[in-house]
This record gives sequence, structure tokens and C-alpha cells, in this order.
Amino acid sequence: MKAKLSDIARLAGVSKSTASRALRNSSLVKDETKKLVLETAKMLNYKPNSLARAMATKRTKIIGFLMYKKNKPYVSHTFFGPILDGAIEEAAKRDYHIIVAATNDMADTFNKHFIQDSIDGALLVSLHPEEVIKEFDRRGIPLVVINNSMKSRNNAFIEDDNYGGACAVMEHLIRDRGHTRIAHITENRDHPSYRVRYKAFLDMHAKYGIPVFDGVVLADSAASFEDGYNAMKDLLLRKTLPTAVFAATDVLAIGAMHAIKDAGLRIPDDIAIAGYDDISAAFMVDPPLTTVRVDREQIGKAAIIELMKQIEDPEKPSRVVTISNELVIRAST
Amino acid sequence: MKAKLSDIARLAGVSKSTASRALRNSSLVKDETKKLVLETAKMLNYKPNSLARAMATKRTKIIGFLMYKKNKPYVSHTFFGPILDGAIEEAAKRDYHIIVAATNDMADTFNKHFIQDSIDGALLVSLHPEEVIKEFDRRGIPLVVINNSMKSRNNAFIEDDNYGGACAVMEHLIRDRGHTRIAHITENRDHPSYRVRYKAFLDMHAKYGIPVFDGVVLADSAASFEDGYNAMKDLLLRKTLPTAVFAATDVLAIGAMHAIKDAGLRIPDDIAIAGYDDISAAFMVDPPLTTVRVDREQIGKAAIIELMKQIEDPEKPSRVVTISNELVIRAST
DNA sequence: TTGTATGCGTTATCAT
DNA sequence: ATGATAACGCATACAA
Repeated sequence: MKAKLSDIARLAGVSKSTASRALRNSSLVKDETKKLVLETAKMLNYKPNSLARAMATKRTKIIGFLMYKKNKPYVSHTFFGPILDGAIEEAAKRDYHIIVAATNDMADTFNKHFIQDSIDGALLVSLHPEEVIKEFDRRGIPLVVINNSMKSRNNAFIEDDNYGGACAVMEHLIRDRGHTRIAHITENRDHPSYRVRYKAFLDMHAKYGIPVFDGVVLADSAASFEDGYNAMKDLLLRKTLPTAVFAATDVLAIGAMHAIKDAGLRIPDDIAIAGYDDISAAFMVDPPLTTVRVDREQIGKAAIIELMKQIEDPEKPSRVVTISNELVIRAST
Repeated sequence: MKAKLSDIARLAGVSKSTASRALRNSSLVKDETKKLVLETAKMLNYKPNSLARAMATKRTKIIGFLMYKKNKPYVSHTFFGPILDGAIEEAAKRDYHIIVAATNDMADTFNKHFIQDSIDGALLVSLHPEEVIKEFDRRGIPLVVINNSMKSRNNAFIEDDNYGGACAVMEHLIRDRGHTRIAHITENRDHPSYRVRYKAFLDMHAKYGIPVFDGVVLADSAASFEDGYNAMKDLLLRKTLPTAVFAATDVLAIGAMHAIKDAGLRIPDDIAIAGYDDISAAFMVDPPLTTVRVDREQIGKAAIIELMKQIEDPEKPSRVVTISNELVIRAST
């Protein structure tokens, strides 16, 4: 039988309240009594029941990791997995647990029974609609929103420096490598991250006084390997070919690499190519891909740190944390 | 203010007990009363408090996804992520939630407060030591163990068909492609999965009457890209070269591919190569890699299904579920 | 410094 | 078919 507080109290000859206080090291308890209670607890291998404690304190020490997504991949998504890893690690340090859930429906999000009333806070990844964020706000649930441009009052926002990363790629292509005809393969530009990368693409042309090459290709919103392949095939039909390609994601870039090779062209001699994300495949392809490393684990850690601040002081104003990126130059450029 | 059961009861003019029963559609409640209660509940947007319910029923509807790992990657591991995805999806169908945790310490595993007493069951992935499994058993916590050869009384075990998958690779190399000098690059063979793949490697030689080529190379237990690269470099120093390589994982295989190319040899003309796992990079490398596709999501789903059976009937005997694999032939062989 | 009594929001037991 | 009350295991306001 599992020992409970009343067992400890009885054996130690004190009241439940005293036992409870002693176990949480309250200064109200005499050292001697404290010691006695602690020893008794250890003897019985006592562990407080977390449900009961949560009931009494209104704190579960659970946080929700919520992905707004209809289909898989959920955590095996190249972006979300490492974020969750960082969050798990950082949360564990504070004795917090993480519940993972995926929904793509607002009502559903809040009907999930444990999210309903049993999380101390939430991490929102992927593009949750604004109403969801508002609803968390309304319910007073501490919230950290990751890579989403929407702001609201009492949340923290974590984002990586998309603009800076994309600028670094462009400056590398233009300044270090001297390219002047640069194509851009991107996903649906409605997504804030891709929109920002695209803006950097344009801005760097302006900064260096280079006319924008007529080679911006939109892949399907899936942004799959095939999308990258097909986009590049299109580009290769142009009268004037680009000398470099900046793809908005590594997957698109790698698809494009295959198209370039299939056309009998060499990378980077004929066409250089750079991606974005530094997925694990990036250094496994041939040639290894120049890309922007986004420290996703750091995003997850920062998110937990900010969430903890919110939980401790819900009145604190909203904060934006930007995680810096790193240009990783490999043989593809 | 959130409505609670007593609010519903008061407004509907019934007792808490009746309200509680009506909400759970008990046959003890008159239809008329039931309707009244339900309407009141809907009006107040009532949602039962899951903590209180869990307290009373001794069921949290939470299951633990436990990884026995000291360091990251946790869920971003190519193997664990998709398993978790499958588990999330399957659990959601049943209104179950998943808490993810990583530990590499037995005491720690059971001290995590929410695992302690607030999960209805657990999924164990990666190599948890036998004592951990025993301890779950002792505590009577329903358990499903994934890809671990250890058996115990009342658990289910899910594993993919490592032996069958590895045999398929070998038969492809031997029978379809006529190779007779096949090297094997593997990880630490103490790991059950790798041991089984190695056994298949040997068995298929026996089956086809081929002497085993002197080219079994053990990578470091990290089984990284570099390990694969270095293992292949070693192989390339031999007097007699293999005509094919079976690597125990795709990552090792891809590392080896780079070594082969660096040596100026062609794949598959000079040396063919096959991997195992079908990681996302497998079809992105050049040439695309022949490998064994392990349906990891299916493993996660099957694990939840088996766990639910255990939760519903803890007396049910242990079961072993084997998920079949698929040989994916690409241009590397 | 310690103890008593009450609350947290349900479900379960036992009456009626 | 319904209601009163206990129980779940802990924390805390109040009393002593």
C-alpha cells in the first residue's frame, strides 16, 4: 500500500498539517519535528500524490505542448521535434511535465479534457489562429507562442531570426561568391517565416544594388522534395539561368539539387545552392548543403523559461525573444 | 467563473449525484431529468474538472511515453519521433493524453511526480533496463515495451521485424544482384535490433552457401555519419574489396556512401550499398538509398492499442506484436 | 510552533 | 429514480 500523508503524520505523532509543512520545508516547523517527519517519510518511501496536490494547489506542474496541425508529422516534423526536445529538457529541470497534443480545431483544443483545466501553461507551435491565442488569454492560461507573428497582451513570443538568417545567406551569395542572378524557391509566402525570408531576399538585392532576377518560384504549400525538384526544373527552362539558388527550406533545396544534377549541371560550379533550417540531411547530401542553422532546441528551452516567468508572475508584460541563427557554409555554394 | 457540478445541480434542481449520473448517461436517471441536466450543463458550458474526476476514479486518462536516454535527441530521434506521432494520434481517438519524459535513471523514472501515481499506463521506448520493467510490473502499471527483447508477465511488446527486414536486404543483394562479397557495417551488436540484423546477415550467407566476407566493421555506439564514413574507409583499405555493403542503419550507410565516392568509386557500379530504417534523408541522397522501411508510426499506434487492452483488462496475458517491414529498393543497389 | 477544520470537484456508497 | 454523505489525498485559513 502506498503511504499517504496521514500515515506519516500518525507514525510521526504529529498532525497532517505539520507533516505537510515539514515535507515542504516550511519555516513554521521546529527543526526537530521536521527531521522526525522527514525520516518517517523516507522510511515509508512517501511520495505525495500529485493529483491531490494539484487539486489543492491549483497547480498541476504540467504544461501543454500544442501543435495546430491536421496531419502528421507532429513531433517528427523537423522543426517541432527539436523544439520539444529542448522543452522537455528545460521543463524536467523544474519538475514540470509536458503533455503533447495536436489539433487543428479551436473547440477541440479546449475540449481536450486535460488542457481544459489541468495545465499550468502552454506552448503553442505552428500556426494557431488568433482566436486560439485570444481564448488562452481570456482563460488566463500562461502562454508562449513560437514562431508566430501574432502578438497579444500577456504572452511571450519566441522566434528565430528569420530575417537575419536569410540576409546572411544572401550576403554570402552576393558578397562572398559574387552572384548576381539569384533565384528564390519558396513555400507559400503567407507563412510569416517564409514571407520574412522572401523580404530579406529582396532587401539584399536592394542593398547591393542588384536587380532582382526573374526567378522566384512558389512551391506547393507542402514544400516537399518533389516541389523543390519541380521548381528547379521550371527554372532550368528559362532562357537565362540563375547562377545561384536560395531555397527557403533545406528540403526544397535538396529537391532542387537533384534537378540540377539531373540536368547535367555541377553544384556549385554551374549553379550554387543554399537552403534554410540545417536539417540532418543537409550535411549528408552531395555536395553538403550551405544553409542556416536554426537552434530549435534553444527555441524550446527559451519557451519554457519564458513560460515559467509567466506562470510565476502572470501580470508581467508580453515579451519577445529572438533566437539567433548561424550561417553554415558548405560545399554547395 | 467556471461552472462546476454543484452549479448544474442547483440550477437543474437536482442533487449532485443525479447531475453526475445524468452527465455520464447513467441508465439510473429518468430521461426527462437527464435532458434537463444536459441542457443546463450545455447552457453553462460545463466541463468536468479532470483532476477531480481523476481523484475520484483513479484514472487520469494520461499515459506516459518514457524514453530511457541520457542525452538528446529525445523525440527528434529518427526512431522515436514517428512512434510518438503514431501514439499521439491513436491516443487522441480515445481521449487519452500523452506525457513525454526522458530519464536514464531508474529512481528518477519513478520519482517524476506525475509518473509516480498519475498515469494509467506507460509506453517504454529505447533500452530501459529490466529492473524498470519489473518495477512497473510490481506497481501494477499497464505497460507496453517497444523494441526491447525483454519479456515479463503482464506487458505487451511491440517490435518491428528486424530479422525479416535484414533478410530481405541480404536476399536482394545476393539473389537479385548476385553479390558474393558483402560487408556489414553495424553498431554495437549488444543492442538487440542490431544483433538480430547481424544474425540475418550471417544466416543468409549460410542459406545461399556463400562464405562470409571478412568485412564486418563495428562502428562506435554513436553510429553517426562519421562512424559510417570511417568504417567504410577502413573497408576500402582491404586487399579485396566488397562489392556490396549492408549497413545496419541509414546514417551509417550514408556516411559510407561518402567514403565510397571520395575514393572515386561509383555506387552501385563499383560498390552497392543498402541501409536500414528509411530515414527521410534516404531518398534525398545521391544515389537514393536502398533500405528497409520501418513503419514507426504503426509501432506507436499498435503500442497504444495494446496498452488500452492492458488498461481495460490488466489480467490479460502478455502479448507480442510484430510490425512488418518493407524493403525499398532504390538506385544504390 | 502545532493542531483543527475546511476546501478542492468529482465519483461511489448507502439510504430512501 | 434520487439524495445525502463519504471518500480521494493534500494544502491552508484560522484557532490555539
